[in-house]
Amino acid sequence: MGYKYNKEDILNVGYDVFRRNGYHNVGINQILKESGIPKGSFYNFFESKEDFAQQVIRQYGETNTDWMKDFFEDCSLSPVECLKSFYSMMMNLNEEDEYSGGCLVNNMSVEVGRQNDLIGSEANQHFIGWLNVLASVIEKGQKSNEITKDFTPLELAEYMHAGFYGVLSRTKVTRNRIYMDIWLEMTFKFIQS
Amino acid sequence: MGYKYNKEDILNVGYDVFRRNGYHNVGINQILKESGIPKGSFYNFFESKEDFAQQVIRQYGETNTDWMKDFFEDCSLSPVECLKSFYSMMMNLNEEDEYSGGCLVNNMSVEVGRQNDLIGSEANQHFIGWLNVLASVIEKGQKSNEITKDFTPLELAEYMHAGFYGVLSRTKVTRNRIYMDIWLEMTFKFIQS
DNA sequence: TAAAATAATTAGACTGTTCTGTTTATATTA
DNA sequence: TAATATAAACAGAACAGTCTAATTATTTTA
Repeated sequence: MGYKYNKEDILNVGYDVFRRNGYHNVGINQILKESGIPKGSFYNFFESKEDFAQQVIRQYGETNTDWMKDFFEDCSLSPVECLKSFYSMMMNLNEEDEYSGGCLVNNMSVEVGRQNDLIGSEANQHFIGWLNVLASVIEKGQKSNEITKDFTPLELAEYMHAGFYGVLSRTKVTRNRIYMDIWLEMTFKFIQS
Repeated sequence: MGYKYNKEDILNVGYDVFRRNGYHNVGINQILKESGIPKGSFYNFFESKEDFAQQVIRQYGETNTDWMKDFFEDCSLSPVECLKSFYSMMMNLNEEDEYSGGCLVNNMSVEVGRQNDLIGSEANQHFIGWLNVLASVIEKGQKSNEITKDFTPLELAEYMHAGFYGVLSRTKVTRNRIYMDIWLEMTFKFIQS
C-alpha cells in the first residue's frame, strides 16, 4: 500500500490550473487547494514552484507526444486528411473549452519562455518533439505527392504548427472559431502540391 | 512650465516593462522605480494596475497603427514587396532585442486575454486595426494580380499576421531567427497568385 | 515472523517579503 | 485661493518557501 498522495495527480491539477490561468497568476496555494494536498506534501515532492511547473510541462509534453504518435498511426486516411483531422480535433477541443486555455506549452513559452531558461527550454523541447511527429506525416504526404516538396518536412511542420498556435492564441481574445476554420482551409490549400 | 511627470512618459515605461516581463510578473513598484515617479503620482494618473495596462496597450496600439499607415503610404515598392519589407523590419527589431520581447499585444492576449475582459478586448481591438491596414495593402496586391484572390484581404491579413505572431512567439524559446526567415519565404510563396 | 530502527510522507502554522491600493500631508501650478 | 500633483507612510492580503512535528511505510535486525 502506497502513500496518500502521488506526484502524478498533483501534476495533472497543475496542468489544468497553469493552462487556464498562466504561471505568475497562479499561487502555490491555489494548486494546494484544488489538489487537496497540504503544503508540506507539495514541498516534499517538488523543490519549488519553478520545478513543479517544469515537471508539469514535461508530463504534458510526453503524454501528448505519445498521443499524437498513436493518433497518426491509427489514422487510416491519407496523410493530408490525417493532419486536417488532427487539427480539427484540436480546434474542437479548444471550442468546447470556450477558448479559455489554449496550449500550455505555447502559453508558458509566451509568458515565461524568455525569462526562465528552465521552463523555456522544457517547453521548446516538447514542441520540437511534436514537430518531429508532424514532420513524419508530412514526409509521407510528400512521397505520395499530396504535399509540396518545395520545403522540408520539418520546415512545413514548423510553419504549420507555429501558425496554428498563432490562431489559437487569437481565439483567446476573439472567442470565435471562425479564424481557426479559415486558417485550416488556407493552410491546406497552400501546402498541397 | 508644466508638472514634473506626465502620463505619456509613464505609459512608455509601462510598455517596455510589460512587453519584456509580462503582466502578472510585474508589480507597480517596478513601474515606479523605472519611471522614477512616486506611488502617489501613479495613482493620481491611473485608477489601478489594470487601468494602467489598458492605457499602455491603447497608446501602443494607436501609435503603431499610425506608424504602419505611414510606412505603407511611404513605401514605393509593390504591395507584396512592401509587406515583405514590413515583416523583415519587424523581425530585425525582434532580433536586435534578442527575442526578449515579442509583441505586447500578443503577449497580453496570451497571458491575460481570456481572464481579463478589459485588457483582452483592448488588445483585440488594436490587432483588428492593424489587420485593416494590412488588408488594404493586400487588396492592392490582389488588384495588381500579385496576390491570390482565393481569399478576402481580411482573411489573408488574419492568416498572415496570426502566423507571424506564432513564429514570433516561437523565437522566445528558440532564440533563433531562422524560423522567422523561413516563415517569411513560405508565406509569400503561398499567398502569391 | 515480530520488534526495532529508519526513511518517507503528511500536516499546517509560521516567516519575511512583496503585492495592489489607500491615506494623509505637503508642494506646485493656474 | 482653488485645484491638481507630488511624496511617503501605511494597510491588509497574497506570495513563495521553511520549520517542527506527527504519522505512515519500509527496511533491518533478532
